[in-house]
Amino acid sequence: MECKAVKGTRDFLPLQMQKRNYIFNTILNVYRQHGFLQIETPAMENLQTLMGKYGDEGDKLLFKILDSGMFLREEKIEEFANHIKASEVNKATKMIAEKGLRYDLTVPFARFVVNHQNDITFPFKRYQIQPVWRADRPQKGRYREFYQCDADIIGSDSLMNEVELLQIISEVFSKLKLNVAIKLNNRKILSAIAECLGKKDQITDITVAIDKLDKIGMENVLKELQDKGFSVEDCEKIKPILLINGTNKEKIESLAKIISCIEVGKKGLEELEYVLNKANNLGIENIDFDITLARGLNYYTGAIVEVKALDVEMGSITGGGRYDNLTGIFGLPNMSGVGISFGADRIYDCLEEKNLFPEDIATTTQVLFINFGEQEGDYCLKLAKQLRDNNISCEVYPDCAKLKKQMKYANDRNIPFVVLVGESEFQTKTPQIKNMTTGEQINIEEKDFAAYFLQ
RNA sequence: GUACUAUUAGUUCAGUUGGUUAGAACGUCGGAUUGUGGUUCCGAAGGUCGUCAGUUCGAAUCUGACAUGGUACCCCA
Repeated sequence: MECKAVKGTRDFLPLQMQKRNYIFNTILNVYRQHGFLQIETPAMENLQTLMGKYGDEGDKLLFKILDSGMFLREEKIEEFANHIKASEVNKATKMIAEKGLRYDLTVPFARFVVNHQNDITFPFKRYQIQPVWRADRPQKGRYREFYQCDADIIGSDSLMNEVELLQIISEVFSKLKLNVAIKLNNRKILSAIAECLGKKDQITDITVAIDKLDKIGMENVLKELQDKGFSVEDCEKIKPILLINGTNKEKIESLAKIISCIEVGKKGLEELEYVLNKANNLGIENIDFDITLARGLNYYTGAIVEVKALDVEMGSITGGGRYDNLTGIFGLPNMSGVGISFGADRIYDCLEEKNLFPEDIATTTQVLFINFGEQEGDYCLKLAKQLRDNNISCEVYPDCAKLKKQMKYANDRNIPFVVLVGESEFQTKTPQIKNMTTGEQINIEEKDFAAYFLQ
């Protein structure tokens, strides 16, 4: 029988879970320190909720859930077949699937806010750590099931929120000891550039193309724009914008000369400058204004941010931005929000590559009691309770197995201390403690037992 | 959707122009050592060589199709 995990999904061994929880705990502790509240939403949403929020390509990457029961009535079979023949996959799937697995946590959150608007207090700061699913071809740093760790502030258009999220990003990666570059841009600036060219409605084409500047170079970006119907003159106008470099301040000044004549451009630059200044005042230095940062999600309207690990071949490990009207689609207009999302699985891969997990990550149980028989075992159970009452995790080996086997168990489990209570220790009530790292062994009075582990 | 690459023991891999009974390391289990793990020594178990078809006296090895994994493009972020 074929039995393995679905393509692009993975099992996690206990050691991997320790490492994953280290990441999750680091992130959620920072979130909590900033006053964010946890929520969860279901793995599946109505397709109606998900479709059309991530662009055409995004719709293709949605996992759809086949309706239960007799999902295709006889009289509908021909209609269904016709859609298939015409390659109208969307129309065909609509007939047999009404649910899908969530693609990210932001869109379900928007639905959540609309549904529960009377139960939450705005500005609402929520965090959410849950898996999402994308029917992508897996490759390095790309999975079909992966965890996002989102934090959003909705119901406030203050730029202080952007600053706080940058602070969170900075705190998390400093705690994880991962060197990163934070890239910042603003959708309003990109809109202004499009408007400058008189191509307001082609902003997506522009952003998709210039986003690739790093990867494919200036020549190919311009070529791609021309393929999309931009003229040589348009390209000549874009070129100097893409060539702008220097410090953040210099870049803002250079760009201001070109786009501040456009209202939205001026606004975008002001926002960007404000956020950069406030972040710098908080000691966050590693933020770069990156004109080519676009991010594909269509719902962003203001700040956009992306984080990449330095010296690791890996796509973005954190992303986010401001969306002014995401809840509007679900019937609650004028609700601005801004959020970020840490990609836990990619962060895991970076930490693994850089060897940045703490050394004691494999240690879970602190103390193992060796089992020498029934009466010694009973005595160990009492000692174990004493340790647990002192918040020390420990376990008693369940069988009176060979000592070698029990010791090996402690060793394999990375348990730092072993307690041996054989016949003589039992008689004298002086448990023997062995330090598995140094090999040292000492006998200790029962009354001093728990205290030994508390130093 | 396109391309490249791989698939042999639990894992990582070797396997000569196609030629007898397919090997190693690590891991597992047992023993040396019935109160001491991690080191050492000895031993054992473990494989339908991804599947199907073809070429051949003979296929892990050559050919084809399919399946699965990985990588890159597209795309996503």
